[in-house]
Amino acid sequence: MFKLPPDDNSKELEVGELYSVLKRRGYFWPSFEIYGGVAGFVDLGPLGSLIRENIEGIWKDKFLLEEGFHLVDCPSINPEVVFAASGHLEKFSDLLVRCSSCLLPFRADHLLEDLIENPDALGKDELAAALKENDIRCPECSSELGGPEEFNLMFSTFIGPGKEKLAYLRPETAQSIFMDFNSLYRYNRDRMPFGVAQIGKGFRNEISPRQGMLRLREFHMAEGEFFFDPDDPSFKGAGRYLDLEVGLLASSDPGSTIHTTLGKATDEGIIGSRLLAHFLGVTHSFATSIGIPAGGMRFRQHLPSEMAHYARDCWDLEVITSNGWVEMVGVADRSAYDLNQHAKASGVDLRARRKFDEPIVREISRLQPKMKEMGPIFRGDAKALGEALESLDPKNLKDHISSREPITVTLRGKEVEIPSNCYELVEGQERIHVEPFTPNVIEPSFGIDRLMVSVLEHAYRESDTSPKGGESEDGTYRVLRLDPRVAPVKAGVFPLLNKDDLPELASPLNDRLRRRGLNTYYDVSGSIGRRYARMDEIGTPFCITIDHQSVEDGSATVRERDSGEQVRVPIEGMVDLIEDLCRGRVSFENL
RNA sequence: GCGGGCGUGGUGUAGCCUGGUAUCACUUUAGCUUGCCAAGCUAAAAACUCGGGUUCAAAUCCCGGCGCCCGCACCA
Repeated sequence: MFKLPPDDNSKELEVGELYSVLKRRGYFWPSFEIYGGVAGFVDLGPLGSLIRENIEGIWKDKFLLEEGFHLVDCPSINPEVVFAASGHLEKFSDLLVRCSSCLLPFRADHLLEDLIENPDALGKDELAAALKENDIRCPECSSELGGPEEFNLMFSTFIGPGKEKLAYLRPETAQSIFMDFNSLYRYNRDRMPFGVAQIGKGFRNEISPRQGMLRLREFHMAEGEFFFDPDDPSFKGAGRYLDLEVGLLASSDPGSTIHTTLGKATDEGIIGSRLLAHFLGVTHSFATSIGIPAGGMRFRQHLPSEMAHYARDCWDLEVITSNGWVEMVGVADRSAYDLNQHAKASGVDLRARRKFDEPIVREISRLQPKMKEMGPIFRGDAKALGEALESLDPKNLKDHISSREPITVTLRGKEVEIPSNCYELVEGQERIHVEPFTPNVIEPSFGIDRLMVSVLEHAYRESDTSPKGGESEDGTYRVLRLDPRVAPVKAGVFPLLNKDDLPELASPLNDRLRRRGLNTYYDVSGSIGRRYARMDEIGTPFCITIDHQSVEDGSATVRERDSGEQVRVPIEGMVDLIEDLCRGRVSFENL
């Protein structure tokens, strides 16, 4: 259990209470509930869908508008080759062995860890043999173990009729961006560096998902892939976050949180690069703007043992929740791993070109085979012999060349003499303008559902009374202090009484607000206090009340959620005012 | 997947041992009322996790499935 912020009069959080409110008020609930439900799946209700869109909108503002990333949208179903190349087929799947008597499952490679080197790399049959050789038995009851069975965390399916074309639901959205690298590089007009973003769903067939929204089998993710030249890691906006103070848990000292600025942490080598630090800054800034308090988050560096197969370095943004510190975002240094893997598997060149300001002048000296002479002599071997000749270093053969002696090369274990009329020495200068290289990648990867519940948990307050001292029925007054940009409903619109021409004034105002794109909630039922309470509970930041004075002078009151304070303003400018309040252009206190 | 616990209106519950179709509160809806923070009155809607067995009769007893929670294991 946690309590944030530590100041106000809110009670210690009853998270169970919060989740029942969220379910009741339409944020989210278990999927397939009428059939008993399936763990690891949730439905976002009307309010949950809206808050998710709002959070993703703020994410887009951050990554597309501020950081200049390009947005793409790619399929969730990918053919098998994709994950064979990415390594997910092998690394994302565990070989399990099950005890024949107590039926407990174990990771086969873990059982062999101390006995043989790198058991992780063994195939299914090799593992079975190794288990037998070392006479491994069930660690629990010492009975015999069954043969290893594969368990892959990816959902599989088939493309088209028949069962030939095996496919998987993507466990991350990143792979599409790597496969599309050439098109995206061209789109960016062959310039480096650049970032690409994607928001979509990921799927992981977790063995046993628990903890509700924190480990789902189908989840929303927002990922960015920033491609850069490892020899020139400069980028726009460097320095934007150097002075940002953050909490860091470095893998060298996982026990203690360091509080320092991103700039200092980079200078001291705690964070590996400016670029990595920059994206920690972007991540931090995003999390803050959706309502996670700075005091409730920290960055934790992965230990070498927990690193994903593709990562060279990884920092997680962790947020304190009712489940303790939970990973929300992974900022990983994927090096050139993925592009190299896809290039190798597909045979397609996935490299960028580095342009030199000044062409590089290189002294060259090599043996150039004369194929015209070699062809008639060596026939079918001519090409291979020519290549062998080219690969030789002329420096070691100076004497042969100057005395025009034959040169001996080895082909398929046989020594072959190549006469001097079949080659010539090429010497001189070569001017190089571009050089191909495989870009490196920094990947910030966001778990949207987790962030959503964290935002809700951190926004939740319970107190004994409403802001103005009104008694609630069960002694607990519940408020979601959501940022107006995140809140699914921006304003409640209430006629104080359901008569005396008040609805006739309130309803058109409600229509005008909605036409401006502001999601409102029009409510005439119950006492005014009850209606405020309903809005507070779902996090609506403002309530507009039309009363008798409104009929007389065209004014209405606007109530702010957290303070309960009201101001009276002209109905005429109400739509602009609410819009400005929700976008943070004006603050309620200054009205 | 294993072990343990649990499963009653939207929510929280009573009833289960000792079989006779369900308690209470909140919520919701409609009307009245109500001149700014869950007020009141009247009415209404709404549940026994599923399947099988025992029995005249099952929320209740028995068996099984499913789901949830906790622990173990798993968690790129």
